[in-house]
Amino acid sequence: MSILSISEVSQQTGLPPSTLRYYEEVGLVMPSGRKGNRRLYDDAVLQRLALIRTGQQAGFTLAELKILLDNVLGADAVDVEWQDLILRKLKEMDTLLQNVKRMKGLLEDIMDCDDSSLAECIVLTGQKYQVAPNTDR
Amino acid sequence: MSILSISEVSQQTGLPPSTLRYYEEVGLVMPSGRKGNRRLYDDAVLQRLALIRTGQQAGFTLAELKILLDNVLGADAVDVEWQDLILRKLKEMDTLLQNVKRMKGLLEDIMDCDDSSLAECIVLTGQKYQVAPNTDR
DNA sequence: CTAGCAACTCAAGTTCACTTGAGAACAAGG
DNA sequence: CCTTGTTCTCAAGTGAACTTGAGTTGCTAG
Repeated sequence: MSILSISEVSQQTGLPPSTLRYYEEVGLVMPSGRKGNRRLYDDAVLQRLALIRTGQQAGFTLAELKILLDNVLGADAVDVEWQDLILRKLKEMDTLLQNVKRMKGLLEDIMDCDDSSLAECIVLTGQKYQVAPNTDR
Repeated sequence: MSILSISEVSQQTGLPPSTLRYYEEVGLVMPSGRKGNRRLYDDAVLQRLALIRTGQQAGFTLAELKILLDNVLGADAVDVEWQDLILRKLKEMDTLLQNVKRMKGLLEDIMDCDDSSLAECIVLTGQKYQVAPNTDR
């Protein structure tokens, strides 16, 4: 378990120091201590930051990730928002999964269009995706 | 092929009129005409808006969707950004798919935690997701 | 000790995707 | 014609997630 400066964390995660300070400001990621006024991070922070990135890309807000992480990794006070959040997010992940697959399919179909007859192919491909509108939300 | 007022489109899509006007402003969705100064939409706009919603949730920006739609559905000038965009987005869809699956798995594991031993279970579940940090991006 | 460089704080600015509000302009029914 | 309701424009505001910049502090090497 080694200890890292802000620039080391920055290097290993690809996140700029400003982002790390910002995450601290919103309570997502805390340095394990300070030397003078400089932040020192426990290397466990790397895992936490990895999960944050994954979650964020999957459509979690930073506020949601904070709740998640405070409960899963902190495991002190399991609060009430907790259950609701998990269930809501599970549903979201399912529709997101479907939508991502849909878009991936669309892109793949487009890629399969023959360069010679691109115009027509694209028109056809486009029509294939004229799905009914989502009424939810 | 019927013609719709802005409030009808709003009702059928769940998008507020302000959003429809905004989409027009950024060139994403145009009314097919006007009666006086009031927008009239061809009902094909519903499909277009459905695709926009799907794409947006899949992580496309409105600017990207504009390029996509201008080329796929418009099919006049297939521009250069086009190929790059498609390829880049295909990759993004793949990593997004993985990340969404990861988060879904995490949430499911958490749901499976027995209420009695919630604390320990959560700790274990948390540990399971201590994956190596993403170095890309 | 002192120069230099990394890190710090705090306020303000940025981008994306919209929303809100004020005031004007129709369109249709009575 | 008048009222009511919808829609219009245009400018400004919002929230999320950061970034930028100015000015300050403080390890560390020579």
